[in-house]
Amino acid sequence: MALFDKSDSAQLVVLSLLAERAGYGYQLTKDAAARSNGALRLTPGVLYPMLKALEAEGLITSSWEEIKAEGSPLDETGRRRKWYRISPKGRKKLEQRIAAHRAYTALIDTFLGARPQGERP
Amino acid sequence: MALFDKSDSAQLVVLSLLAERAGYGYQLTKDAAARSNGALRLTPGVLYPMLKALEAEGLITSSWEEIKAEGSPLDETGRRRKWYRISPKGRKKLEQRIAAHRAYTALIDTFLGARPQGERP
DNA sequence: ACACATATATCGCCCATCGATATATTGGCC
DNA sequence: GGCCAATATATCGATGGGCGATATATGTGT
Repeated sequence: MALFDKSDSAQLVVLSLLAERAGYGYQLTKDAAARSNGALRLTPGVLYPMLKALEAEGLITSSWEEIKAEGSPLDETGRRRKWYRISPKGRKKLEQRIAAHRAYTALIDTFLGARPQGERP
Repeated sequence: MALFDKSDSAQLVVLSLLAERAGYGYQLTKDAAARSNGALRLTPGVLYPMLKALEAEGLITSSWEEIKAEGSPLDETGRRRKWYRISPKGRKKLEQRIAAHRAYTALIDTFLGARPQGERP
């Protein structure tokens, strides 16, 4: 609602996940879903444009890496995955974003916190 | 992001304010700003369409009332204010919205909470 | 052979947000 | 009197971005 700062939750989640460990797109969609019992649906249409934007901002970096078959380390399938890593700049930004997010939810809570306790004007 | 449910903060704030006491538009913009040190800017372009929508949903009701001059109760200026009151349905909805909002922020926090093993707050 | 899962990526429709704008009255100030 | 800010409510349309639909390619299971 831009009253304050959207502090975009989707980005927050992705940066947080990447702050824990490097990951690739498809994995992130699964992780987000799994860790939220399906509540957080990070769809391709949302995720990939976002990763692109985050990289353009220098908050994350990417690199293609081979997928090696389970049992046979020599088996190069030629398939690749694009791994994403958070950058130092990204970590700093994440801290800021988290702080902004907490400030924002705290602010909203000050309005919710003043609960009614029956009254009629 | 619609990952989950936006649980629109602006509506949350307005419904909460009206749950405390009845109010009129201009007052709500001032209240929101005052109670947030200017952080929450509930502009006319945001507020009035929202009040209209809330009323259409039956969550609030409205009524025009005369503005009486301070010292002279007989002084009818002819000016009017539109007062808004939350409806029972609105209160119910507010409760639901608050619950949804708390669930949502809690969910986001599970991602933020899993901070990289290390630093202590 | 077929369906589904893995994996990445783009495009553009839809529509909600909100800045700009309009209108009217009152109060203060010089 | 003249002017500007504050009070008070309201509409509208462009801007932009979220995300569903879609495309592409390989792997795996039956």
